[in-house]
Amino acid sequence: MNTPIDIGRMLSKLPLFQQLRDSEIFSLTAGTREIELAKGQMLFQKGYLLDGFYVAVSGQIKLAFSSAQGNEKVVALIGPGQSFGEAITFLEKPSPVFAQALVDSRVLHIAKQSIFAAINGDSAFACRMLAGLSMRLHGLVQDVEDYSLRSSTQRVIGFLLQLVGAAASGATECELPASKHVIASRLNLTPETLSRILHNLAEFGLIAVKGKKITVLDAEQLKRFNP
Amino acid sequence: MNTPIDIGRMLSKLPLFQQLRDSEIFSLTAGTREIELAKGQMLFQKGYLLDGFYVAVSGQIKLAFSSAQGNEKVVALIGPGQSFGEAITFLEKPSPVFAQALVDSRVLHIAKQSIFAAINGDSAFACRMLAGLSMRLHGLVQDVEDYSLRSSTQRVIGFLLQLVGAAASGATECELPASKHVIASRLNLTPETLSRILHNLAEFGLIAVKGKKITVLDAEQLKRFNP
DNA sequence: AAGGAAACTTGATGCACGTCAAGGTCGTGC
DNA sequence: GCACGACCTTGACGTGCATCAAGTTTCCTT
Repeated sequence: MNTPIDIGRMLSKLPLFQQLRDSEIFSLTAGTREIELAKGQMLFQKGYLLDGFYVAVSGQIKLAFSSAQGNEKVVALIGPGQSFGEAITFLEKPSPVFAQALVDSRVLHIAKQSIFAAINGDSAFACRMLAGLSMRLHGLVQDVEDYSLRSSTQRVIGFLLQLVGAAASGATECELPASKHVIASRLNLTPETLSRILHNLAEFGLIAVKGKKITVLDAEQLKRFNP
Repeated sequence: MNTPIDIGRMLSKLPLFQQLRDSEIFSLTAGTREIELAKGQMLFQKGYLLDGFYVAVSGQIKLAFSSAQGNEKVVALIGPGQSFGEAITFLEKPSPVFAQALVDSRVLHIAKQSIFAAINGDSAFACRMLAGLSMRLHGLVQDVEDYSLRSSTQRVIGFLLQLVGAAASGATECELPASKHVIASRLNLTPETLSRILHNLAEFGLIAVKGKKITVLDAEQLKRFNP
């Protein structure tokens, strides 16, 4: 069984809470509960109202929406240490996305009122929340830019480069953080198209694909690659 | 010439600042300056660092980015009372978009330090900033959803319905808030396509177009219209 | 190890939307 | 009033990516 002490320790490791005093962490702990999710399990549906936000501890969560025709679009992939749901918590509006565990996962739920208390007690915490939301916004604007004025190949390349980090121009191996189906959706394309693009890039000698392992052979050239 | 008193009055009318005390408004005023923009004038370029954010007082500002190939994409249209640039102010990152006046406009620039002071003095203000950013995020998620799983016709319909508001099913006239070129870009399509779609909807008897004036003849049927 | 279901690949085909090019319409200045 | 330019419309055409339909591989189950 997990004790409140565990939760306190986990909270204090999160970027968002790292600089809080022990007493503040303690009061946050009171409003926090741990949730275990099995692979494929829904955390919340589209349209739900949240009374607090979440932080992933382990596993992987996908945020997505699905259209009337049943096809779904992945908006974000959440890994350990990342939070989600802040915006709708503050807005008190129904969530535009649903959250589902891609693998067995553990998340923390932090009650809205605990957050408000922390904001009241510590304006630096408020600033950190603001910075967190700003980063999220920044990322979404980036997504919109990608979707609207880059080709599918360019989006895949951007994704790969981000995956290997700002590494040097040598060969770098990395592993896809999820199934190709999920990655494709995140990049706003079909699995078929992603498959073809990867095949293509491999043909040009820019990358090597072996299952989920992808080796970027020449980052510089990949950056410059223009279909 | 505009005196500080004018600025104070304008600030206190903005949603973001409405509940601040007079003394707080006064200290914000000190960090605020007014900027006049001629039609077509740039407020800031893509890549700029902002030392504060903006609030439109009159006129209309477009936020957009442009690709290497020169075509540009409108992310948001800012009208009087709306603020923009908060996120990059908090993040201290280069702006992913540029801001340009579509008509002669006046905006206020509120210095970062004044905002931080206000957050420190009033946690309710911090919450309002958080809510503001959350709303922005919500809107962007909505945009991403529209772009990725709705057809161009559906996007235009959504735009028109939003324009006439949640009005009853009768005929409602409204005016496009900008040139069709700008609207098209905001909806992520070319002017040609927008033109064709409007023509199409008119042919089906759902709307009537006369220059910038558009009359939604049957909102209910328009909602249900499926190409 | 064998079987089966996911996940992935590959090819053939289609269509929504962009692109290019040629008018048309409106407003604005001389 | 006329002429010029900005904005918009209309048509013909091209294409990037989705869709549909088989395979093939991977991996999980028993």
